[in-house]
Amino acid sequence: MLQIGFIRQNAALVKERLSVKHFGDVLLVDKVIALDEQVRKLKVESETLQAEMNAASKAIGQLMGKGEKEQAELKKQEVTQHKSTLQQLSESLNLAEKQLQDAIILFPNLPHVSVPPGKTPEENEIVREGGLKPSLPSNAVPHWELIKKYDLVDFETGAKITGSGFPLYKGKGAKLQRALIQYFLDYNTAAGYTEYLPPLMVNEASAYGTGQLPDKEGQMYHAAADGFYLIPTAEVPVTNIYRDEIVKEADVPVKMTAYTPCFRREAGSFGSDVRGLNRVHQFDKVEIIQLVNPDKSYDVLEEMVRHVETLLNHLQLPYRILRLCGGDMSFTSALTYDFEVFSAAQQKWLEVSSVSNFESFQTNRMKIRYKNAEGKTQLLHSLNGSSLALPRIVACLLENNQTDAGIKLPPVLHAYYGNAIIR
RNA sequence: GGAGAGUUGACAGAGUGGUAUUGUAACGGCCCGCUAAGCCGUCAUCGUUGAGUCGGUGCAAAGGUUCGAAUCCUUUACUCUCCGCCA
Repeated sequence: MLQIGFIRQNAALVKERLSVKHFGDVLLVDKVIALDEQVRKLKVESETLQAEMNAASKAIGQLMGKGEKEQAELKKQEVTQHKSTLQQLSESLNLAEKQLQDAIILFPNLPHVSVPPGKTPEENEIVREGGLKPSLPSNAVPHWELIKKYDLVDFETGAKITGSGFPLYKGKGAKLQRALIQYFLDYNTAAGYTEYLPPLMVNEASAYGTGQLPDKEGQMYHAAADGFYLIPTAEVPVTNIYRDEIVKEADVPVKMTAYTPCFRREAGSFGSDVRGLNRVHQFDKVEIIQLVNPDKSYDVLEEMVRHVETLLNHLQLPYRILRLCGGDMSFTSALTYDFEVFSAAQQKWLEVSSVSNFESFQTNRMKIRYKNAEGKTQLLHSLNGSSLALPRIVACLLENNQTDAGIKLPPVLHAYYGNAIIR
């Protein structure tokens, strides 16, 4: 959520930045400023009246104490009269505040100055590429065939148990998942992230805090009887650990990592995008999250990008890093880097990580603050990134490393998987 | 699922109808050869003012009673203890 004080003082800038994100309703800025003015005006009126009433009430107490009952009765009547005026005033105030709140919530986060102005995924900026694209033998096949060949995942039975998009990992496939999760967590904790294993369902306040509500409601599975949402990413429960907290400055930066399954309805997806492991409703992901001093958040973003990049290098996968354009960024982000790995058999780039700086957009909703050097409470900045999402990593590992003898795993995974090759 | 106790500022912890006491930590200042101690101020949040001005709100949340509610009443959430059920 944008901060009203900032909007008030930087109306022109806010409009200009919103246009980079292709936010249609620029006039909403003016509307919000007008509503804010109205709210503050009504506040002054109602507070002045309340001050009078408080003073009168206090006087009543004193008069009663002195035994001057008649005087006290007069004062009582005075207060009673004010009361109905106040009632009306506070009704208009509440209405105006609600309208203001409802309007502010519609604003996406403002994009950082380095965000390219484009609208579609094609206009994302390629920052750099790394790793080597393999030259596959002529009989190379996509991962969904390799999965069958080595009996790693049973999509049909997963569909029987639940529905399509709920993979049933099996035997070597299940062990590979566990190996990757363990490796990613070890790699993250070695870099100073504290490991968490959070609840997989969250309440409404948490979903609102990270911005899934109200913007992405349709993307989450909802357990209506209890009002809980299945998490679409570990970002939601983990960032909310610090909701409504004032963090000690000594504890900043807060660095957290968590493995969780992620649940996404992915309504509207179809075609080759959803083949095999390309897009599923339940998948495993290891996430990194940081809460940092506002002055440092862009340095930390670069640090997190390098962290993920190193991981991909260790996995020996060809990758590229994209800086997302305004139109392709998420509602809550100020700057996002996407990581894609090259799936050699599909000849396709697949997104495996998204690293974002949310600045104070999430922390303002969650009231995650710290006391700065002057002893003043201030919002922290929040960042997160996948490190890493498993299914597409698995797809690429299988496809890019296929040989007649089996799937050759990168050395970092040998000990975790317990073998150098999947046969 | 049942019963009881509880929820007060960053933390600790008083306050049973008259407008949130005190301590600790933190921050700023004074003092000081240095350190410690001590002293003064700030220390939930919002509005307002030329201003360190003035005021509002705030005691888990929402509603109610009252001139006045942390305090009384109702509902809800959460925590703890015991019982029940259970991996």
